[in-house]
Amino acid sequence: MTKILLVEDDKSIISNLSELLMSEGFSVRTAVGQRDAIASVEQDQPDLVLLDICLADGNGFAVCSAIKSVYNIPVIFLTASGDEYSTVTGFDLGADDYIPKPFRPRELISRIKNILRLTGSIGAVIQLGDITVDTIKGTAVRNGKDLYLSALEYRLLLTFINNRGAVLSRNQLLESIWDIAGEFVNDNTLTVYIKRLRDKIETDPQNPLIIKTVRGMGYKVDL
Amino acid sequence: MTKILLVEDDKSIISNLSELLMSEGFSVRTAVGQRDAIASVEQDQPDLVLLDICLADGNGFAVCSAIKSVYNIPVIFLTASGDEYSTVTGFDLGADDYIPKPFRPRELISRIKNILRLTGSIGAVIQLGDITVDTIKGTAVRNGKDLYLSALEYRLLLTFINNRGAVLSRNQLLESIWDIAGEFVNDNTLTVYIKRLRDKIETDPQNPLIIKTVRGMGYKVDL
DNA sequence: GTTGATTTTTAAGAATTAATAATGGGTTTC
DNA sequence: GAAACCCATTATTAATTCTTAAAAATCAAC
Repeated sequence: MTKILLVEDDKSIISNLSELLMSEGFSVRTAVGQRDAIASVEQDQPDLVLLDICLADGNGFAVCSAIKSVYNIPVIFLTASGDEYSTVTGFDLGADDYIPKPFRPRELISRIKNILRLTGSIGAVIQLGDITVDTIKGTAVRNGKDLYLSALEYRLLLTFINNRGAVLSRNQLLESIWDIAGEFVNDNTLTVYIKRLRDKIETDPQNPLIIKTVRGMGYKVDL
Repeated sequence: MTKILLVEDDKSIISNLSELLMSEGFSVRTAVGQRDAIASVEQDQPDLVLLDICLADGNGFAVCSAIKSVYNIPVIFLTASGDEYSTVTGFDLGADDYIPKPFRPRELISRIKNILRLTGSIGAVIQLGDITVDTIKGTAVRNGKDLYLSALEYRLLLTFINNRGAVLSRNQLLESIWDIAGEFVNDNTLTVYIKRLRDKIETDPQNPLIIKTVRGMGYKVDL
């Protein structure tokens, strides 16, 4: 889930904007001051920062500089100071977009998604229980720790994700992953990989919660 | 020199804008209609396209789609249709920015440079661990000392930088660097270059921290 | 409970993939 | 024209993954 940090001191904007962002599937944190903002960046590692210039305890420009000097996180200014000078200053400090208030909701969302696309932060991220699969990074992660799936284990997991909820027969899985036409692999190979995958992604591999066995039919992931 | 294609049918705007862009060191080509625009893209391979929506012979949206479906060239809409619907449509078609007319010159320049930076089309100084890559000078430096990357090593590194975090398959890398259509390079050539690059940029080439191997999938830089 | 079928687990050799070292051809530079 | 450098390739070595087979465990039906 894409995390957005909203740095803003106007409470009504905070609540409106949070709602808008969450309705688009973003997870939102807020910060009202400089200190607050920087602490939140360090702690939460957001995927994008929406930043007002007028903050209670100082200037939003400083926050942008501070973030950009250390992290690679995209920053979008969202502010009432829509004059040309401020805009240019914002970009000079490394901002990725600059949107004047009052903003237009759908445009704001478009611009956020656009910047996420341009900065490559928009990994196709899929949540599976406490496992996070990122199809761009090619990783499966739990609690921030990479599970180091092998190529075939990873493809197997992706097949389950793409058919979430459906029971997949052994043959379907074999065809989908070992798709060399005509060439047959030992049927047990699949079984072995199911085990290996379970050993890596299940909290308790003996009682699998993610990959369930449907006796006589196949396997399914239903989460 | 960065080449900009200006697609616009108002002559006074063309002349003003051309002058502005050239004063900033860009080289400018112009096109007045759809046909014209697409032909120019194919022929000149500009680094960025500034695109009006209202064209003499049709719609600028179509031009954007046409460009984006084939090339990776950044497109900025620059148009009098500043309404929210058009803006969102523009972004949906893959535009990289959308600037309403009348535009403010300095802001326009900032936005152009910003998009060039985001798409990696322009020089920038990028930090990668303790390596500093300067795409203006074309150098990679550690502790003030040039690492003297060869042309191919440097291109390889740039490909990783432009896709930071993503797993790049061997084929993707081969296509991106040895892009002679149809011509194939020995697959192992890539492996050798990975090693050479690592030997130069990694502090401990045996335990690479910058370029990570993802067995069965490819390589990635995630820092 | 016993039986037969299905699934899980284990372990080890085969195969694949990547890393390293070394070679020769071609180009530029002095 | 020699030296230095870069590029592509081959051959060799190292490491991990994949596949298989066989034993153990589980389940369903009688």
